[in-house]
Amino acid sequence: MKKTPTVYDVAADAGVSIATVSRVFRRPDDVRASTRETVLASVRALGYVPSASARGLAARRTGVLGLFFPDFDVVDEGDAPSDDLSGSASRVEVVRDIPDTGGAQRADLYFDEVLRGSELQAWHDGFTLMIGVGRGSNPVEVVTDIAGRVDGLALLAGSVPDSLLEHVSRRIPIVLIAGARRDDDFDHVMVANADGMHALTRHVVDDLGVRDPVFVAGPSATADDVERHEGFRRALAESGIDAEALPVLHGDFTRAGGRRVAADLLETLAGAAPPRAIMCSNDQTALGLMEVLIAAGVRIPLDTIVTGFDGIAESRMSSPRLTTVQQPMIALGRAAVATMRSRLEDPEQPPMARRLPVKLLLRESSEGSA
Amino acid sequence: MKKTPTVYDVAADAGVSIATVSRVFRRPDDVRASTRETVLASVRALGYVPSASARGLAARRTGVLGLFFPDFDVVDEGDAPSDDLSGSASRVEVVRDIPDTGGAQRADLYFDEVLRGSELQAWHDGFTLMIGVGRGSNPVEVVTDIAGRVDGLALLAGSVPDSLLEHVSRRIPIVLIAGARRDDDFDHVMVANADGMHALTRHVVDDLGVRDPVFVAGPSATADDVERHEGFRRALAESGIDAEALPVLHGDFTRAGGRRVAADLLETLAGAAPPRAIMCSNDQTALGLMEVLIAAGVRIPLDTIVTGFDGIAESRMSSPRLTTVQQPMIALGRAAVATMRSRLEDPEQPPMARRLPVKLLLRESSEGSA
DNA sequence: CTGTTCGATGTATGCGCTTACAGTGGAGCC
DNA sequence: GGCTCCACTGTAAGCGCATACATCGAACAG
Repeated sequence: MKKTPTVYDVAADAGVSIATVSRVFRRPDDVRASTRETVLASVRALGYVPSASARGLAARRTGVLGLFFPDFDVVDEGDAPSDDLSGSASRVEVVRDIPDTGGAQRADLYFDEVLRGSELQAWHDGFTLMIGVGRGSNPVEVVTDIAGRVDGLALLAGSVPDSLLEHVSRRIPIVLIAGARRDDDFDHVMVANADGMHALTRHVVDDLGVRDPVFVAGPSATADDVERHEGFRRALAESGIDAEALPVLHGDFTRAGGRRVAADLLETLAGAAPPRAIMCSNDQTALGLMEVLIAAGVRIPLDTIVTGFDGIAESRMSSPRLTTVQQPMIALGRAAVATMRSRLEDPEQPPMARRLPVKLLLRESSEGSA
Repeated sequence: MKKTPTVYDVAADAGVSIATVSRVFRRPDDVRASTRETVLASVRALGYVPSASARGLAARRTGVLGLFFPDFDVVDEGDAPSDDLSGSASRVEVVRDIPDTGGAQRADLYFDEVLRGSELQAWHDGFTLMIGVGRGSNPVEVVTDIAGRVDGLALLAGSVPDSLLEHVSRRIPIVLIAGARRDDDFDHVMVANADGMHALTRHVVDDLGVRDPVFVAGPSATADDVERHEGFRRALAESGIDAEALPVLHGDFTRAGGRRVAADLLETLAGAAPPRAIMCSNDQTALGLMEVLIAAGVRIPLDTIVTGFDGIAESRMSSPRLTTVQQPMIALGRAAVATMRSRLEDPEQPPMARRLPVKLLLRESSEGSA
């Protein structure tokens, strides 16, 4: 590995100017076919690979889009960093593996899906994707680092302080994922939280005839929760029910939180009949809650109907399977990238806010399986 | 968004030279504390974010490592690319979702894990990771593109033509994942395929007393399959069994391939008793095979023992759960990144080949559940 | 008080590429 | 034959930053 070849080397080898070498890659049609072949031959002979740094600097765009997610499962899995690169260990450990009780270890299915959508769209639009995961404490470094490398950045709303957003937005366009549109100038992509919960509530009230569903809220600070709760209230109002008179429980969007809510509820009931329906602000909460209720002998949906929101994979694998509102996560990723592309093409257009439709999935936790 | 600020702007604003601004970021200790504060104040005021392109060009290193995987699930999920960014669609579709028969949609759990390990290690070593997925046809463009952006690149062995490897290796160090060490000069990280299959085979032969296990091979071109088969043969030889006399079936590492193998086998048997043990070269094959055998009334492990190799998540969720050899996928990712780091630190050291130990997971597909 | 040393900062150069702009020569035309 | 036009190629000027080297003072030893 002597010296990595550059345009100059290729130009010299092919007997042309560096401009021509550059054109062969950037605008092949502007170069005569025979010249192009000569240059490409030199490229192959020398093993030339264009430097993205130099190109990015000269062209003022990198062709990379960034995606930032806060970290969730930072668990290091007890797998120590590889520092020693010592030789081969060929001892085979034998383990009698017993069935575990399950429990999703990866809470980030949501991001996996969004990422997948982003990637598909990035490929479609000719971009490369750079993903950053908020490591532990301070997202500032990570985000700034990425911001210096990309042409545009999409982040989960609320994952970084506004000041940081303002800062990096001086350099590149920012797209916020899944946050409510506030009075900022950023572009947004989000889902129809309120409409989804509204439709689900209507189903529970009108079709299933429950006139006093209990709502389990999430962290009150999140836009997602606020919007869902609003959809819930709106649906009740339409049916002439006073939502304010109904009890509201408080989870935190985690499965553990759902368990806690259920435990508290059971304690409060002290043996009385449980509510006819419990509508949770997200799936994790609903799943944790179901776990505890079922363990306590509550029959779902016979005694109590339970619903969630998100449509994560686990919601399909519980028993009974969870009725929920499915977010279009892949579409969310696609929309985020498409929005960035659009913004890059026309930086002057007014802030965009795109809201994606959701889908109501009726399953056994809210009705008979047939 | 007027003009993105540069070092010059910051330098002017802070009343220092651009060298000082640069030092504030690169070598803060070389700058007097008071000067540093002045500069940082200007940085905040202007919203300055260093350009990675310029830095990469000047410093001749980008701080990014690349990871390339061939594509597996290119399925577009019927989810069309977002071209229109039109307004909000708030109609909620309602779907009566019936339980599906499952079937893993994502065959790339393997890569997810390796990716996770790579990311952990990259973070540990202060690198950013750029992942590339071989889209459809030609990996050449993707790989060259990435190669121009990173300081080092790790790829799944066999995923791209050797000529491409030679080409890009003129620019950056290459690490091959999971391929057999050939007579090349690349660095390698891999797992103890042969040892793992050897241990598993010994278990089947010695502990379970099966003296005529059937081997289901994978694509013959892959090093993984070759090594596993070799481990199988070695174990038999040690027990004085003539491996050559035993039948070998041929899968292709996919679940569908496993189903096909099973169907063919059942047809061949024409009602006769199935083999006492079927040892597959990977999990997907074993899972597909089990599906078909079970559907045909074969009791596993009572009539036939089935084993796999890889330890993918699905192997833990089948019934019966699959006895298999677990690859240290996270560790593989870590090792790949650690190897690149090491190579970058000392480009002159001889090629490295690191082989990671595997773990034998005994589960119900090879024995009673108690 | 002068020569030395060293920490802090400025000066100047170049990293490898893109891209306006300026040739350059041949074909087509009057 | 001279002129225009066009397709192609070369010239040259940065892009924003890192860094070797020069410079400048002040602290310090003699």
